[in-house]
Amino acid sequence: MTRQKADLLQGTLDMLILKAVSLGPLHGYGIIQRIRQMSDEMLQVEQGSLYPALYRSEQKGWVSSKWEVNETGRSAKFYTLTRAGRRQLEAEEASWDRLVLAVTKVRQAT
Amino acid sequence: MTRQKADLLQGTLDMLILKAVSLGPLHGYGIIQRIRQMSDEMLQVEQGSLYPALYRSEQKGWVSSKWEVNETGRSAKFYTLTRAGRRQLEAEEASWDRLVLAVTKVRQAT
DNA sequence: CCACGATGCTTTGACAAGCTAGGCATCATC
DNA sequence: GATGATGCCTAGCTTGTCAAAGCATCGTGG
Repeated sequence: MTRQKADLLQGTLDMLILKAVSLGPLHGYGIIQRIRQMSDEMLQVEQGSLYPALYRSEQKGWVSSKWEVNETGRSAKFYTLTRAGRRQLEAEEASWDRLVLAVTKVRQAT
Repeated sequence: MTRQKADLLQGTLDMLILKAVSLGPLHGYGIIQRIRQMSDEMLQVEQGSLYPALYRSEQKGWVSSKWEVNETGRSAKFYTLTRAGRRQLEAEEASWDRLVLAVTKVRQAT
């Protein structure tokens, strides 16, 4: 079955998460919404993708988490970008740019 | 172990292969070289990635293959883009463009 | 002549990462 | 009190790429 949906490409999710968190501490559910909004509804991250990715990011020291209370009074686990996370974000953005450039070159070739 | 290399993003290889073959029939080994050249040495497809991908592409009817002799007199399996393959290439390029646009939006968000 | 690198195809196994699909809890609203 | 939104988590599947190996042919340099 050929896939129709605009799935994420493997490897882009971490960058999106780090970018979302770079705008300020946020909890998982909010990260999904923020990415959706930032992308004009073009990107829909699934919970089953996000939470494992957040866990990995925390293991790698790119984000830190703390249980806090959001503006509506509910408990949620807020993630904050660390210094290493910011470096990682920059590295992933540079890597992304290189790939986009390379693919562009291939597509322009005659 | 964190990976350092600029690996391909999963999902881009098919597009690159179809694009390479769209410039004229070519055998596997040549596809690798053509992609490398077209990308200014930025993309290096591994044989262990290419041949399975070619097999899948043929199964899906995007390319057809025929054993022929190349310009140096050696036998090689030449792949040709089919009509369905050309449609697939266009679809993958459109999908790629959407993703790049979406990621750009996310990155521009403040 | 023969070792080696380049050309050329194939397969195996590992692994990463995203997805589906579920489960659970709280809260507001109808 | 049912339902949907918010919020977190996990298990298992699938896909695709990679590393590593094997095999064969050919040309070239020593």
